[in-house]
Amino acid sequence: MRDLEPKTVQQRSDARRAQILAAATGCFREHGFHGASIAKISQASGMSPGHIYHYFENKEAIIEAIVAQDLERMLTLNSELRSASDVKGALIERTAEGVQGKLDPQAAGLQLEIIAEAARNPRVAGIVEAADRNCRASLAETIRNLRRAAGFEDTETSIAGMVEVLAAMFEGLQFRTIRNPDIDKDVVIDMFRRVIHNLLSQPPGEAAMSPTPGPKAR
Amino acid sequence: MRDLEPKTVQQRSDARRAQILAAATGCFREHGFHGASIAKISQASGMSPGHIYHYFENKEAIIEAIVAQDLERMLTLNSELRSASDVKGALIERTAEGVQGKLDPQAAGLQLEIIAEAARNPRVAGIVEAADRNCRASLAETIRNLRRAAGFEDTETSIAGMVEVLAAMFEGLQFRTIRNPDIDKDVVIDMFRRVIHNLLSQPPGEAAMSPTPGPKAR
DNA sequence: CCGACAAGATTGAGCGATCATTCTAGTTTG
DNA sequence: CAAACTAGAATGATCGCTCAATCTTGTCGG
Repeated sequence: MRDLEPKTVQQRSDARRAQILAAATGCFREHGFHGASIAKISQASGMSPGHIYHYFENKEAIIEAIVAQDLERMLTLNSELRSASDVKGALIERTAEGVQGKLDPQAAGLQLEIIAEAARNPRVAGIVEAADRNCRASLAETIRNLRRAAGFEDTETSIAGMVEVLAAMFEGLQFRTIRNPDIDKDVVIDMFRRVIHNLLSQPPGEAAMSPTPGPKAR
Repeated sequence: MRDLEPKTVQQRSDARRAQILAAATGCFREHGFHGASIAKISQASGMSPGHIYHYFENKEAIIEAIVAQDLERMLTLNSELRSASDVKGALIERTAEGVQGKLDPQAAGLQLEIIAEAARNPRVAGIVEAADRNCRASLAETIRNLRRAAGFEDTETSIAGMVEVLAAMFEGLQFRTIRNPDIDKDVVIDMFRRVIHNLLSQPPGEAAMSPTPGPKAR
């Protein structure tokens, strides 16, 4: 059928969807994906349970939409960093807000929920892995340029390793903020800056340091 | 062949409890804390649903027992490290198995589940936080001795920062192994060794590097 | 050595609540 | 007035959990 008032209808529908997603995000944060019921979500979004099924096929579709929405937000943040003029400066400077963001217990709770769900739900895992591939590629490109500008010649493997370490550090903070709510943000930011600086200024390594003198790992 | 039958009532009861916990661990890994039903757990443990309530007051008690069991295992691993003669060597050497362990998707899945539950369940949060305080204290003591032996004088704040960074790195790997199942373990181990070495050999810093005044990368 | 018996151990049907989802009937809108 | 929209009751499944009944085990009077 034709769109006689495409703007209005589309906008209304989009607004409803967003309304549901916002309410669902809160419920999922509070009770987890499986602990949050459609009844609770409908109550939080101020509409009837049946109505939610007008906009989402089922509960899993809501979960997937939230996961996709959250990861897309991450991707845009990522591309912002890439477009900075002084990339290394931006990286160091952004460390503070990156750490702050990951240490927010609310955000961390939802992230934990998403990754835990990805660990057992193949569809969610697919979404998460695709977004992560994208992020890794972007960060790898950033680091590659940075290192080349500093006169280093790295293998792709080595750059991938740096990407993983950086990612692990920041994502690990979301673990930390749950395990230790009294964490001292400032000293963590300071330590992160040093570690990141050292990591990115490190000469490309052969075998690096091996614990016991011997052949390096495969 | 037949198992040796436990003699005392206590042993039989303990065996039953362990049996339930083992089955529940598998179910929780597969479906999450809220997705795994008592019916599934009873089926996996080969006993009736009603019987489970002979050994655990309710479902949450099972969750708490698993959390406590898992964290206690971590604490013993931790104390093992402390008792090594060459602590720094042990730290670097143990990096490999530490990374390997955190990259196991099965173990990571359960960890994620536990922390996600801790983010919304105060009782579980209490268990997790207590265990983490213990771990942090142990690791801080190790690092303090290490740095003192190397002639550095650090503040307690600074040492706490190092502990948090180390913890975040390793725990972050449990995120990474879900987000990127094809992660290259060897290069990550190598990068971890360098980062840890640098972190522990770093001179104690005042303001370290500030973001805005532009010191060039040397 | 035996058979009665107390004391757990164990079962599984069943309870009310709640789950995700569907249906119907009423309202709004163009 | 027809079509889109909406609310909330209805549905059947499943949830955590209870409990009366049954089975196992070990003890002890005879």
